[in-house]
Amino acid sequence: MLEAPNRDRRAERRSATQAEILEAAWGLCAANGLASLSLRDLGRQIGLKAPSLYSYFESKNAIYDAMFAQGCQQLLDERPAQIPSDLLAGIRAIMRYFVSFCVADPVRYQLLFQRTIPGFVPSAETFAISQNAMRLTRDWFAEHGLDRPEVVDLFTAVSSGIAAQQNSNEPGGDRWTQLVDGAALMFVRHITAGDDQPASPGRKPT
Amino acid sequence: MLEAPNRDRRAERRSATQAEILEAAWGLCAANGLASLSLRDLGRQIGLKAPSLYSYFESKNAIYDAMFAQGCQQLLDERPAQIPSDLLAGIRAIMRYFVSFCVADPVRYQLLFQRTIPGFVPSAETFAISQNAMRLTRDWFAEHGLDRPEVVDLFTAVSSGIAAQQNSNEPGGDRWTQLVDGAALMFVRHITAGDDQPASPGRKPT
DNA sequence: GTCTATATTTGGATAGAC
DNA sequence: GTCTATCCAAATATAGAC
Repeated sequence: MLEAPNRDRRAERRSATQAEILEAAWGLCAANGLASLSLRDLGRQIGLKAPSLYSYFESKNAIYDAMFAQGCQQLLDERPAQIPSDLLAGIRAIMRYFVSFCVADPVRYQLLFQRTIPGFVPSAETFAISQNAMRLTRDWFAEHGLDRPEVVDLFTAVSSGIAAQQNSNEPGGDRWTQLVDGAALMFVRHITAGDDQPASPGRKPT
Repeated sequence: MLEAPNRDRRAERRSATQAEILEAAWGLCAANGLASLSLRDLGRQIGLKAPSLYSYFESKNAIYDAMFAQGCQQLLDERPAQIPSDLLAGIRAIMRYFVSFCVADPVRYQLLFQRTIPGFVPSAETFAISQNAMRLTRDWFAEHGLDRPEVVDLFTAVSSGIAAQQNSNEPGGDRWTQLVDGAALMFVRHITAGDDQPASPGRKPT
């Protein structure tokens, strides 16, 4: 009588290999650029021939898609457990986290936020994960009475602007990341100030 | 006796063709993505075979380089003739110009500011042009007593952040670009405020 | 200057043996 | 599941005729 296995060792091994492929892919992209990933190189890294990769991913774009999903999941999983409820402290914590996440891995930043790969579009399932991450930020803002979308949009612009400048002009450095606390202060002052106060000369009385 | 031509018609024609090539290249990149430019396609656009392009540019990267130089030159040439000397109005004018420049052509933005093309690095001559553009901004800031580099860095982060978000998430739209005036106000208030005023709890008395 | 022909490399992807 | 062998397409770039 055949023993029914209580664990599916085959499935375990399979997903372990998938994870290994993705890890090697991140490494190659970090070394050669996101767009230069090739299946030949990727297979060689882990001791497989290129065609064997098709047992684990149905195409090269499926690999990018899995990487995208992994990146989004990391953004969700590694976020601070507690965000201070004080507005300034909270904004600063969120901005610090987001910027450090982005500069920790420029290739991941490029894949997730710059959308620069020729034919790649994230699948619907993957995109849903990224939407989850965005919603958490939006929810935190809403809980603090900041439900106007422009406020969140300005926040993401400032945060990703710092990260983008850092990654483009001085990857690995801190010339821009050190500006985070000041930027958070600037942002909080702005959104708590009497709106459109001195909108300057040339303002239309519309 | 041979007439010496007072104009070099040959050189004129040559640079006209070079310009035509570059214009076609911008068009193809806009259509298919910056990284997907191919010499076959490019030649076909203007009625040449691919090898003929080598009479005008010595390599594909030389074409990217010329495009890069063109983009930088446009940033210089199309800048507003007069920047208001009032701080807020001036900052707003510069930010408006920069953001509108970036979103007017996402591919140009990608080439100039994101550095995402696999093997491409701008040549020294081309890079010098881009440095000129940056210096004008730095000079304007300095003339207004803002010589601390962090101030300029924060400005470029905010400006390019708005542009980047617009181009990545809603190319052609105005969801982020409409935030420019508010962002300029935010920035000016920040740099004119008593520095590090309420740097919040957790501040070290160093 | 432009062409044809070609070298050379590389890529993603599939078929079929084992 | 992995391999070899191969397909097919595309790329940059060069050589040499015209």
